[in-house]
Amino acid sequence: MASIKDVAHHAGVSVATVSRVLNDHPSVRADTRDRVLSAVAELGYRPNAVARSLRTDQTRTLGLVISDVLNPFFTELARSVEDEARALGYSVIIGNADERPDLQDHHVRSLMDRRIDGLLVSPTDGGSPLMLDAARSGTPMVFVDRWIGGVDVPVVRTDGRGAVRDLVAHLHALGHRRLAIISGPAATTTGRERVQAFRSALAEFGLALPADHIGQGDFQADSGRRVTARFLDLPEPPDVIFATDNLMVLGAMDEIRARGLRVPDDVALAAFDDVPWFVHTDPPITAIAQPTGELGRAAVRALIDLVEGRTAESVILSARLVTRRSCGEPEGSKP
Amino acid sequence: MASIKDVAHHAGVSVATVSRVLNDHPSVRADTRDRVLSAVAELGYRPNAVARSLRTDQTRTLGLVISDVLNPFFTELARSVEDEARALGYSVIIGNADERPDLQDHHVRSLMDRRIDGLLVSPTDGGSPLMLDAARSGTPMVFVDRWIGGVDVPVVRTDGRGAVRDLVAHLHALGHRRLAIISGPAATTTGRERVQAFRSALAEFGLALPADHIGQGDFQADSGRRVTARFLDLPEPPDVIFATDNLMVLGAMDEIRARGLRVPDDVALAAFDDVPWFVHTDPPITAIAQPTGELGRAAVRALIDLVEGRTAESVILSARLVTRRSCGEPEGSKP
DNA sequence: ATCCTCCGTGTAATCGATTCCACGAGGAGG
DNA sequence: CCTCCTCGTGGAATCGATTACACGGAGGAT
Repeated sequence: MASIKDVAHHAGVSVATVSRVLNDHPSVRADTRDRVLSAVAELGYRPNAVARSLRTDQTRTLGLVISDVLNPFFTELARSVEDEARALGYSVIIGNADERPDLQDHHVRSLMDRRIDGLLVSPTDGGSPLMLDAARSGTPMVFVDRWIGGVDVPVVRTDGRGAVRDLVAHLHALGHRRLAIISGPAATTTGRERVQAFRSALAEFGLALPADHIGQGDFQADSGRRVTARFLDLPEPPDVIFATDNLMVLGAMDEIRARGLRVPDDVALAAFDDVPWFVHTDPPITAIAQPTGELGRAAVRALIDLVEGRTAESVILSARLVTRRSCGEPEGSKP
Repeated sequence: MASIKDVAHHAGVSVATVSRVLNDHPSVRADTRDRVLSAVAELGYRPNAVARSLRTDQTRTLGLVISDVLNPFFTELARSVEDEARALGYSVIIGNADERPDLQDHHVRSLMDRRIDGLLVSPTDGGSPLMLDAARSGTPMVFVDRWIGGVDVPVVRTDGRGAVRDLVAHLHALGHRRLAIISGPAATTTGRERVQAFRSALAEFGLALPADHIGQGDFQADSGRRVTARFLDLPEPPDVIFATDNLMVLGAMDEIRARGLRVPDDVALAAFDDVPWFVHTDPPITAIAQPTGELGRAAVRALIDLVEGRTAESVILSARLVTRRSCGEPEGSKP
């Protein structure tokens, strides 16, 4: 692979001059520039990003650590992050933590070893020492979707309270009174927050959220199934199950079906996070949709602000309810 | 951020010695090693991967260029690739081409600029000059799932012919005779290959595949809908539509529904690629499942063989039919 | 004509690691 | 006691870029 020296030699100039034309520094004579450029073309030269990064101490690369690549919410997020970053001249390296704190740490470490310019994280847990260190050590960092308290890191996230309230209103209007929730891990902010929003919305309608109507899941389909089984075994099972992510609702659906029960006739179902194929399930699933693309783009902009020495603010977007047939009522929007 | 010099100074040794203990070179006295190690711990030192890569001319990083991150098949592939690579001590950088040749080139270029050790590609098109150059210039490279002809690059892929034949047999047994297919872009090998497999399976059953029963899609849901619309407008519409990927089948389903038709009673549906939520659609979709995880892992192993100077063989795995209810018949396997 | 300025370019230091080579100390062998 | 080898370590070159500084020549001002 040709290096800058080869180009310099080929063009009969010094490496400094080559570097100057490559970074279009003004003080290069036009004909010199042309000679260099044609040498570049002839040799198919491409600057070595590794060497350049070492020298300039910047990689023009962002790290993104997400909790689960298989979750469509995160892949949509990753996609929008990459799009926006590319538009702004940055690359992104994705690390998939698979909801495992140890893997999350592995990726954070490996990204920092690579000297990425900034880190976008959707933390799996409450914050490992490593993550806290990274945050405090001045690495530009922004949290997306989930976050960790006690550190001064901007957060770009969705406030689901309004939409959760709309959901509860919708369910209440449909006559449902015994509502249950499958929460995420207590260590995640979104896990706690969604339960809280649900509880206060219920309170608004004079409904309680008894302890046995809160099931602890882990954002994976299997846990949705397990929690649902427990709900259905209750002497008086709930008539609605609200899963706080798009994977757990699938597990819930499985379990309900496996028992020969029907959605929504026997148990209604709703989920946090809307994904394209909720339209195609039987029945289509009512969900709370986050503005995922905007979330990713805003996070990238905030992070790049930090990277380039500006300041960044937290951003809070809001979610909205998408009504389908999994909670009953034929009048709902088209499938 | 502490550098090797700081560590050396702190431990009272030279940088050469620090480097030796870090790469556990044998000739370092035990107490020296301890002193260095504690300096490392005390400073929280981590070697700069950029500098190391520049010197050693290897990044221990693999590039993966996939056609579409939003397609669950590719995200599962990406996940298994990352898992296997990590297990073997490599990182992976994913580039999403979004089925766009220009974006694909962008990523290939950017990955090569970063001097990744090897490239895993699932080509979007027939092979841009850049891709061909890369392949020929000696960059270790392996194709996954799709490939490009005319270059000497190992291919790790699935042979779907057996499964397609099983599918056709299944459909034939169910009494279907007018079968249609939604193909992928002609530029992709999987696009062409799947149509071919379908046609020869049909021939085996004495069935023809008329030109108006082959629709050209682009592996995106919308194209599935458009092609299906054309099929249904035919004077004698097909009674089965086989979509060659998991996104287009959704589009097909939408269009069928929008016309008030039912699956499988009016039109049966099947797809190439099985994804977790095919179980949850209405009705569950019969699909041809690729051993996606094994595909990714085999590809990584082949690539690393190349990277580390060994030779690599192409790998062909086989797909299998997963029967559900979208083609009719209640006797089918459990959902 | 002389001096100063500015322009275009080259030389060399630098980033943070790895690694070849040299060197001094100490032990073994004669 | 001298020589030679081995062991542990340090010095310095190197990877491929960027960039501060120096320098020669041309042109303008006086």
